[in-house]
Amino acid sequence: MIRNIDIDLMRCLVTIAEKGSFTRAAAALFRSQSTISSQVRRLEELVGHTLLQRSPHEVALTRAGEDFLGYARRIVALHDEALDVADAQSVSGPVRLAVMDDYATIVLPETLARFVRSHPDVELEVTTGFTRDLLTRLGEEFDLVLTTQKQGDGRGEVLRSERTVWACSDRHDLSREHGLSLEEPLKLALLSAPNMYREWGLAALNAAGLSWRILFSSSSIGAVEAMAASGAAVTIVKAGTARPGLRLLGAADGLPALPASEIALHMAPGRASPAMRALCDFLRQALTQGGDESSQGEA
Amino acid sequence: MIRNIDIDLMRCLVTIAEKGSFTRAAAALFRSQSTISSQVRRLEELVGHTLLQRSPHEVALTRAGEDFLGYARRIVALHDEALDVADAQSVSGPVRLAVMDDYATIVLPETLARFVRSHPDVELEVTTGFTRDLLTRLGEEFDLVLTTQKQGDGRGEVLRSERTVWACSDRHDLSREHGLSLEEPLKLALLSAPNMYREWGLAALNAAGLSWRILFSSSSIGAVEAMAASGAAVTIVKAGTARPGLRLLGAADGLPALPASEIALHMAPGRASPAMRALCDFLRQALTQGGDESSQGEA
DNA sequence: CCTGGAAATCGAAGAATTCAATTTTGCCGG
DNA sequence: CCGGCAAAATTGAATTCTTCGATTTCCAGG
Repeated sequence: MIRNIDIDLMRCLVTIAEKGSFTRAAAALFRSQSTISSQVRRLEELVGHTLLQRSPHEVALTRAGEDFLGYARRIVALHDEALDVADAQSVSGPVRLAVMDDYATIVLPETLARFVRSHPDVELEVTTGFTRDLLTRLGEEFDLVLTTQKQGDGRGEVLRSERTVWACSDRHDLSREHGLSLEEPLKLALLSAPNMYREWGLAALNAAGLSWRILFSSSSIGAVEAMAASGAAVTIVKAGTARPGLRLLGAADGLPALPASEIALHMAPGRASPAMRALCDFLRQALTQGGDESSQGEA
Repeated sequence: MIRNIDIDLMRCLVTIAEKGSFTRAAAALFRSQSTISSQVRRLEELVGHTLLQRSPHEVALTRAGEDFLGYARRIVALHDEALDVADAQSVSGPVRLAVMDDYATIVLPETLARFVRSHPDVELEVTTGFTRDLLTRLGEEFDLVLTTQKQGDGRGEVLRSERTVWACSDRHDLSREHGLSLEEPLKLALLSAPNMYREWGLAALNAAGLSWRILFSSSSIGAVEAMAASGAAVTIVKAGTARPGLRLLGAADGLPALPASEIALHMAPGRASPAMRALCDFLRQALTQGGDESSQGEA
């Protein structure tokens, strides 16, 4: 006859292996200890092997237990993923998201594509703009706003820290071509004012007593980065969003340090729709694990 | 709360998708139709979507059903594999297998390695030899014998058909170097007499009126094939076991056709031990699907 | 308008699961 | 050598789930 080993028995084994004890697994699964005990016995009967070597002090997996646990983990993970996918399909309605330029064009496209694929009934509208504009329209035009702000700003939910760094073309020599010789001013390509990074950069240069000259100014991040990548000027980028062709500059390159940035998610006050919550979860997961650069070394 | 969707519900969906009807799925799963119906209802409640579009004439998957079915299939497959692995671990005891030379050295090593890995408590003893010796010792020295025999022999359980073909080095030109010019005799490398392929080959050449000369004779398949691969002579191989370096010759090359071979499994009469049965199943699966050459064209 | 095949529904019987309480187990400190 | 203790096993009863046969509903085709 066909044996069907229920998911809860597998999950039971997986949880015991994680927690290292029947009692703690019971707590984690909101079951009594006796239930866990009998589930293990049932599982072992069905599998036909002792899976766990019990003693009052520790629970150890047997050989067969190791093997079966591998399958159980994969099965439980697939099961949970299947339910996530099913749940995602039932979320519907509009969400209006506003994102600052660089994330909208560099980091998020793929993530947002995955989101709309897995949430077929959500109508997602994305607007691109600058942090200071976007936040004022939160709650009216936008349900969710993703911004860059100075580390420690306090507003919104911080999803990720990013180092803010100077960058130039990876094919050119900084000191020779942009003159870090104190003789010639540093040539810069920056976003048009008013812009936070522009202000940080100029302030830092002034504080360090370096001379500079703005060679290129644009409201398009793409244009600014392309200019820097061409080797004509130095710019400022988030470490995590730098495109190929740009070399990130560290302290060794002689440029002043810049304040750290953080990526924050701002929700419209009031009741969040399921679609909003789903998008929040999605962004949180994508950005939180993605690449927190705050604790890493130079590139 | 954690939803655990039992394997039997998933298997139910998988079976319905296969059979295309609740009633047929019920029969396949040894359940009543009402049970299937309520399982589907429960599954749909847990998943939160209608999965099947029912009508008295056909059952169709919804979008959500398609998606979930993909997971269900994978989960059920993993589940069944896990049980297979667990079952394999409990098979124990000795098995004595005898295999003809070429399969023992070319086809089976990997298969047998997988077998012992998945059946850690089986003691497998493999003997290599020639078909005619091995069969006489079946039941005494051997529990299982794998042989090559002429197609249609009738003994044993046929696992696979193999074309029997002439072969020479893939870097040499047959007609020039081994003289298929009717002037010079065909140079041969064959297994030592008595050997079935040797007899087939010489008989076929004689029948075709071709002259031949045995250049090399050995009881080692490896030595014979190496000799052929070196370009010094032509030999006879099973199409499925030819090593790289050998070119299989077809009718176009001017050599006479050889009888087809079949690979057959012979079991010692009497009660088969679980270990024997496990090995039989394993060989059957490995060889049956492997590469039946009987219906394919020239190589 | 009936009919047939297929799914849904219903109610009852039975099986399986859960839990709290209790017992057993093996180790540790005194 | 002997409690004590923490953890797993067992027990038994209550509850919940599952299954099944019987019956009903549904729809397409004759």
